[in-house]
Amino acid sequence: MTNFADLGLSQKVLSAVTDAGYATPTPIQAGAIPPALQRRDILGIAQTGTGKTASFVLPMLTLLEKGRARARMPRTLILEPTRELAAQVAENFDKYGKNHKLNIALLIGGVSFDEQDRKLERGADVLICTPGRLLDHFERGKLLMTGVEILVIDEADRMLDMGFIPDIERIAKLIPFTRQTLFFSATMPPEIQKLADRFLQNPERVEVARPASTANTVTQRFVAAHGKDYEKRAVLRDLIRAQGELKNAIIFCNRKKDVAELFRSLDRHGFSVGALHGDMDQRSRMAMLANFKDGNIQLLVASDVAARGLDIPDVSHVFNFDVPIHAEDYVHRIGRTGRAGRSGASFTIVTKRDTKFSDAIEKLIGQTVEWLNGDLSQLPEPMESHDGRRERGRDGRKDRKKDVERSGRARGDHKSDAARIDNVTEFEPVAERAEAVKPERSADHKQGHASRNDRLGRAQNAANDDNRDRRHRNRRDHDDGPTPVGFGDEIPAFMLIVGKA
DNA sequence: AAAAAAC
Repeated sequence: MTNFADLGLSQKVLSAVTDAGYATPTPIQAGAIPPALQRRDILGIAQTGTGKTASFVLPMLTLLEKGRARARMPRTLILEPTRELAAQVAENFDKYGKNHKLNIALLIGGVSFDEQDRKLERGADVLICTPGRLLDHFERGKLLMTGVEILVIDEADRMLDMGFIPDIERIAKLIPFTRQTLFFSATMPPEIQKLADRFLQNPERVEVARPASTANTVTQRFVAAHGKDYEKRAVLRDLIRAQGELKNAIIFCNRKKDVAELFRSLDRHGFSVGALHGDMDQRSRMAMLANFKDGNIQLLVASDVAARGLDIPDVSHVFNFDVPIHAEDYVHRIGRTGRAGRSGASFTIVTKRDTKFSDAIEKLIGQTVEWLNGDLSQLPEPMESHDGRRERGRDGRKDRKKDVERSGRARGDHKSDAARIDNVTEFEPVAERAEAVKPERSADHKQGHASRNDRLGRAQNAANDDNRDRRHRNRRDHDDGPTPVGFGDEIPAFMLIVGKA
């Protein structure tokens, strides 16, 4: 079996890899690192969880040891589809580049420009970007791409799904033809192949088996439920409580508004829960992810922003509150558990409306999924209205205000319930928990908080606003209560990357 | 039936 020491990596890189506790490269690493070090183009077919990130980070670090960055002329460029993935790659550079003195800049949306501008001005060895923010900087004349030696396009199939390809093409045109290109995709549909043909020159093709057959380590079950949301929520609560050892779980919803709604419901029911979706401000997103990784919250309700690529080791359970519309997303979602050979469990709540999609899932994964307590045809009729009404009283929208008061969450903080509940971005529960971990608050700390706010900018949720009805908007306009509490002393790792000089 | 990403 190959060893990291045989791949041609530099001593600095090898020692960081050893310190991180790795001795044997994964197949994608063993396959991609040697040709990458010889400046070959790479076509990598692999998804996260296969060690893909290190397969480009390690050779890049080695190659970057020669030469030095010039102002506004980055030497390498990595494109990622989501902000969280970009931040995750930046963390990898910190981990494996600890013996290097490289300037790494994370250029993502949702946070302030100042720090990013400063890093570009100083000269960055590595730029890790989401396409929109990179182009924004470019248009403002903050950088030149003519000095880029290595271009990494990660998660190309997802970039395609998300409509980023025109941006990617534009960016690629700004980079010299003599560059080295490392191109990664989990799947290779014809469009991606065409793209690869255009971007790559005589690439080394490295393909590793998709862990799409997660079936080996992940127990999958369908759970029949009636279609009303409150009924599904009751089924979900029963499921969660029925799990003997539930270390932590990601609960996926199809829509952002359902993420917010389910989060509120679970929170009211006393679960340790957070939420993650793309309309939340970036601070909350990062804090939420950090809190979940650190085990400060047990359940994470999420949209498909969390379905792919996010490396959260050791998730014990995945629940699909909604059946994903695209069967591929199912594979990605349940792939969040059962990682690195560990066992995991996944439960998908299926209603009559969803059978089309659950059938498609079985077809894609090539196996039938067992039903937990009988399939839809065995589902008992709902006990007509009085049962439903009782549920609604506890869980539905009607008695929301009473509910909030009863659960002791009305703390006289001048915020209207509606404003607080609807603005998922404020997340007081997490702030509370962060404080519970580190209760002490000093004047110094308050100052630190203000400057972090400054640096990262305030929540800007245009899309959220569009979706919100007027009633909520009006309510929110009066909402000038106290500034939401920050992270306590729990500064998410991602923020430290953004902020580090 | 959605989500993601620039301001």
